[in-house]
Amino acid sequence: MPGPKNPNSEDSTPESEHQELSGDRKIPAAVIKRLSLYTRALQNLERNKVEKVSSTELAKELGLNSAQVRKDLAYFGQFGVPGFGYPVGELRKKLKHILGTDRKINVALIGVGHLGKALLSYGGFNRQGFRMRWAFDIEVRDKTIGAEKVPVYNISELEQVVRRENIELVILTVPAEAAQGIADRVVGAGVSAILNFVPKRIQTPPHVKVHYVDLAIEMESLSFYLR
Amino acid sequence: MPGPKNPNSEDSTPESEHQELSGDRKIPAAVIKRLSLYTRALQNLERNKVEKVSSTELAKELGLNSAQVRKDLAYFGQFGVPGFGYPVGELRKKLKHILGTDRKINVALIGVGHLGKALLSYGGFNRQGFRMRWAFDIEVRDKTIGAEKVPVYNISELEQVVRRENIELVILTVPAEAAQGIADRVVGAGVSAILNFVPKRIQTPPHVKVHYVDLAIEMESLSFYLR
DNA sequence: TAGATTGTTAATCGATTAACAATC
DNA sequence: TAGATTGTTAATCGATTAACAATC
Repeated sequence: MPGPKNPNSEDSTPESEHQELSGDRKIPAAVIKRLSLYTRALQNLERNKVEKVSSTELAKELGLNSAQVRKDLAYFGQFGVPGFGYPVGELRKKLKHILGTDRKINVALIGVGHLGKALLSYGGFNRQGFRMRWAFDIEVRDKTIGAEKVPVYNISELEQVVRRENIELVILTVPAEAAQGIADRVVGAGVSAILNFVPKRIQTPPHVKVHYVDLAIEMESLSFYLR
Repeated sequence: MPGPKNPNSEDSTPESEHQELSGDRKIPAAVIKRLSLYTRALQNLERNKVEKVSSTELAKELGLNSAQVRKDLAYFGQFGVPGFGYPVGELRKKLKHILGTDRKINVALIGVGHLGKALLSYGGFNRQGFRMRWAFDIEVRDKTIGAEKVPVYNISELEQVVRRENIELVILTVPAEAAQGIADRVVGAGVSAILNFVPKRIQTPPHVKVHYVDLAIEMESLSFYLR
């Protein structure tokens, strides 16, 4: 969606260390997302004791093209064996390292409204390498949220807690009017990845990566295809 | 992501009536999503009593290119006035009609696990033209969910209720193993739009449109950009 | 009329796919 | 060796952007 002129950081060229793994080519955001899909598929295969997989098999499972699978992986190195395919466990490990999900990442959620509460009690974010253990709001109605008992802090403590707890990723579920202000504050406190559920574009410096999840848009655009 | 060979319906060429609005060109799914973005921006402008807007203004607000805005709209007709721009209220109405969100659409959620419950109690899906009033699960633990008191039906009643209540869109939050089976059943009962939160591709006939929301992938791929 | 902005065509850019020599 | 599959280049496809004549 964004182009070179896009002031927003979504899909912009990130200068992260991982970019350097295999030269200094720009790695498209779509490639990174698929890397994450490959990792999941590999985990499933591993669970089923499958030890090798070809690009064709992987592609079929995920509804992709096998050349695309090979090309995506080739951004980061040579992982396969001609004539055989890819070693499942080994590739999974390497991809997890490339994605940086072979360590725990501290996550905070900001905006404990309906959606925020829902995502907190969902709990799904605590699996697979993420620690969502901090929530913030302008008003603390409940001291903790969900079965995981995530503590809710007053937004005034934002910078302090983010720095102290080494929070690296923030989930934004604040009202649209507040989004930019909060984004500025978390970025100021050192956060460089934001998952934004707010239906509003936010401006961030180039080193910050923002992903948008827009549930309303997903629904509305589906409606177009009804009958 | 999908290409012509992709057996999955995501982004495939839909044969909906709306496609014919302005000839029989294939309308890219990305265009439909942006249409939905334009509609929202127009609603905001209307609320602020703004009566006209140019493609440049709209583009800037949404982080897009103005030519893209004009081209997207041109798929569906001529809505603008050279030298002036687009009439906000009028364009909003027309886009809502094109998207099919100028009527109420009945929505059911299937799979009342953690995520399903969270989305039900979120309630956000009940605004903007959708009526999410039915939930299904293999086991009915709670009779209703959330402040909206959405009733939970046993999955055995799926086809019957879908037909009786004219449910057109389904939100899938079932376990991965169940996804394909449930998809087959709702499609069999006449549903042609699925919002799939399950981390698993599903196969559907060409007239069915599936959108994927993959929260784990969004998080994992963000992790790549951390420092 | 002069100024602004549309609708649309042509140019550019980037991503996907096909093809195949190299390799196990 | 024969068969299979990789890594990679070249071809294709599609989407984005620039440019501008037409229009208000």
